[in-house]
Amino acid sequence: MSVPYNHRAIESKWRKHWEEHPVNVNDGKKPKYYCLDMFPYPSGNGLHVGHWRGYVISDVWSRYKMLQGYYLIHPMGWDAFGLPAENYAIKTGQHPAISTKKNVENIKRQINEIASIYDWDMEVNTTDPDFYKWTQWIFVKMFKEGLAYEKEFPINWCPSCKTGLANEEVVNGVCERCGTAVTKKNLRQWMLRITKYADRLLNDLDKLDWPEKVKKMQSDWIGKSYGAEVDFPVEGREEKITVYTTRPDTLHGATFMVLAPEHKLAAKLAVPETREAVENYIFESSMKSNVDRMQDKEKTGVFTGSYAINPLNGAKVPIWLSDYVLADYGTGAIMCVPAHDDRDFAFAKKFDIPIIQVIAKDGKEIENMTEAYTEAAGTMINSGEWNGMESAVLKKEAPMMIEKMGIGKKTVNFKLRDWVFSRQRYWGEPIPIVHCPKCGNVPVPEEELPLRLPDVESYEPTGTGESPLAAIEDWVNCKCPVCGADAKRETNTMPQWAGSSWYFLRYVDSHNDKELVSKEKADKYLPVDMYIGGVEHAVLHLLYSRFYTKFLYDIGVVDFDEPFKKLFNQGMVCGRDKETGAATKMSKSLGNIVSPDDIVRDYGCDSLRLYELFIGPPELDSIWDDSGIEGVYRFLTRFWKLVTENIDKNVAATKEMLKVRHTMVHTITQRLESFSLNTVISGFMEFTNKLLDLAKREGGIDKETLETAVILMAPFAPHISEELWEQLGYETSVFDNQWPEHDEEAMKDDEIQVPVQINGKTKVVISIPAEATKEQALEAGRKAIADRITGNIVKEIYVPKKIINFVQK
RNA sequence: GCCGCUGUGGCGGAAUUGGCAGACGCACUUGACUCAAAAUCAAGCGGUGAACAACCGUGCCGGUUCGAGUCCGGCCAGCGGCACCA
Repeated sequence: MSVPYNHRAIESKWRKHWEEHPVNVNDGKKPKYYCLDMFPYPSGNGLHVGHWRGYVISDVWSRYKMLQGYYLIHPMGWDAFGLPAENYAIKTGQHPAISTKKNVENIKRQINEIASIYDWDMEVNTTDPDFYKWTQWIFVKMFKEGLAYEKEFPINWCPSCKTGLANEEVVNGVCERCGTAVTKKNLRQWMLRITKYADRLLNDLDKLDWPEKVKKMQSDWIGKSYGAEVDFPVEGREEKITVYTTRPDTLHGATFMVLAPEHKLAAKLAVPETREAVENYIFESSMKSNVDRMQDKEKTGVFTGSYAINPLNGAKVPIWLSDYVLADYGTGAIMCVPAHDDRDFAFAKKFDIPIIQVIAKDGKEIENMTEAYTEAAGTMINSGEWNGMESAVLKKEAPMMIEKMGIGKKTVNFKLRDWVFSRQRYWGEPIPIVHCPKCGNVPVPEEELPLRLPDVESYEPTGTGESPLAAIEDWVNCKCPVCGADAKRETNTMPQWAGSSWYFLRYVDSHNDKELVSKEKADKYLPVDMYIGGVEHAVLHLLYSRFYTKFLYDIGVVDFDEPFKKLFNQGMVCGRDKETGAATKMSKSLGNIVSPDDIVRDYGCDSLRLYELFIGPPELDSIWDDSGIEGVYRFLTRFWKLVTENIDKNVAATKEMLKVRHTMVHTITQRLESFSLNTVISGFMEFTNKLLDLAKREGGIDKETLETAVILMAPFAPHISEELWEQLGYETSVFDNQWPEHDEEAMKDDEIQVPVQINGKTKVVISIPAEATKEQALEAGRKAIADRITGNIVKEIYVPKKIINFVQK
């Protein structure tokens, strides 16, 4: 009698064994495969079953690649700068480095329990000076290339985190991290010129094997649009106002013009009668937060008293100010065509401005317009020499025509803004810049990097726009690296995204103190083949990383310009709300966190791994349900029995066993390749049941079929597979095998099951020879349903190996 | 408001190019084993029905087809992204 499945003994045995005998070895000959997880923030709460999902998926994929003969690069590290550690420091007075170190140890222990084959020699930590030396180095390079620059302007400011934020960090007008409404604050900022890469960031999306959803989010975020800039002279003044429009075809319909309140001409356009109203409006707008601006559905505005001249037809149009026009997009001024734009229509209605239709809808002019006609479809009307043209054609040609007429030019615009890169907080990389009264901004010389983050007495953010570093006088005061004069250090720090924008490059050469990554290792091991993580970084980390990689490509550090060839977003694991039953994000405050530790103890890591996959499609969110784990545990027990009880039976493979074996290889491989990991597990369950059944009938299962099943199982449940492999009589690791291949011939059946239908409804399922001709199949079908035919057969259909259908009248 | 995704039993979810809807698992019911329970094994498990007959059934309405969860048109609901980007 065989021994029962004892997950605890088996798992601790093999975990120890693998530590001493690593299964992933680089013999220098194998091709590489780089499978990367988004590295975690080492939170004090540790990991819950939701984090595990991504790690299990990547581990399974990694082990599969290993079995396919690749040398696997599968590293892990820590994105350890950031607010939680700093907030914890503020509360307890403990240095963030200390709490971070403790958290890293705990999470590392948890990660080791899923038996992940991370290569800990490659480990990186963004807060390690040997790492952030290179984060700073990249910044210095960007500065030298003119990509990092200083600017003072009203930025997004989180009053709770007391720091400035990038556009990407503002979600629905609130801080991405803490949910506080974001306000505007005029601050001197370091910026990264990501907009210079807008076109490449957009175009190169085509090369990526990424989920369409993420690509779309990025391309929407970059927001490229084609149109024209048109110059409107101001009546009675020297100045002209340039507007940006994507609808130059509607130029004849422009009945007014709106400037953002921040536009440089806004105040100047006021006349004595309007001066007070205009100044009030500009002041009120400046006080509004993002949220206020967004929530005001009702349009507001003020007439300046000035008029502009439509350069195309000489029409005199009033110039208004309104905060629905954004100062930092296009030119900060628009021409308004109320007949063909929803916002302009609403504004015109409210302030009683004329509406001129210039595109005929369904061939005619609309009387008493109640809404704007925004499509570029129809014939031009009321448009002088453009009358009769097709709007769709004109929309494309107008920019060139306008350029020829000398009243404007063809142009493109992007929604993407430059990246606000400085933070007024302590726990981040110091920006390596010295402000010299004579030389201006001077980068810290590369050989002096890293510029270490000094210890500070108070971590508390000041809220004044200054970083806590500004209080450390002997750090702030320094000599200019160029002229030696007394100078001051930049005291802002970098955002958390700085380290994560390039960390994946460092893993493959993490101990190199001469270069960010050696040319040799970069060529050999980069870029990342498969990147696995949550979708929440679609326009943050993933966009920033692409930008950094392109920059490093441009300065010759790496010779590829996209970091992640393939991307997979795993869904969240949610808890269930006890009252409503609805899926809710696992969080400490809701008290619905499921810790993997208890489950590993009671059912084992292999069971948890399988359950994480079995719970649902990996790309979708799923709800954690404790009772389901029993099912996979029972399955593993059956699988254990199947192998252990049949090892010594010495049965020869029957045709049926061969068929199951090869179908199993085929099915599992195909489902794994298409990332349908939940159905891989259900497939294993089915094949195991089939084999158990077969073993009962035939008195055993041939050894090669058992071995094949164990190898297939290895990426999913490594411990039990390794143990069974040993029991099968091998001294080598199960991971020393090659992934099995299937044989089409062996999968073929002599007889096949075919449903027979009448009028598309299945009446009976019959068995016919696989090679039956159409006539033979139909004949068999006719016989099978003869007694159910009540009318005339008007049509007979046989789709080979699929279906027989008789159409009866 | 615009864009995208998703709607299948009590629950999680299966279903190549249109071809037996509900695989696999959870929960539940019954039986075997047991003094009893647990574990295990066997059977059942969308609805109406006595039925292994028949009919109905993949969010709703309509269409294409011999045949629709799958394709097309029109809605509804939920989730996600963007949010005055001219």
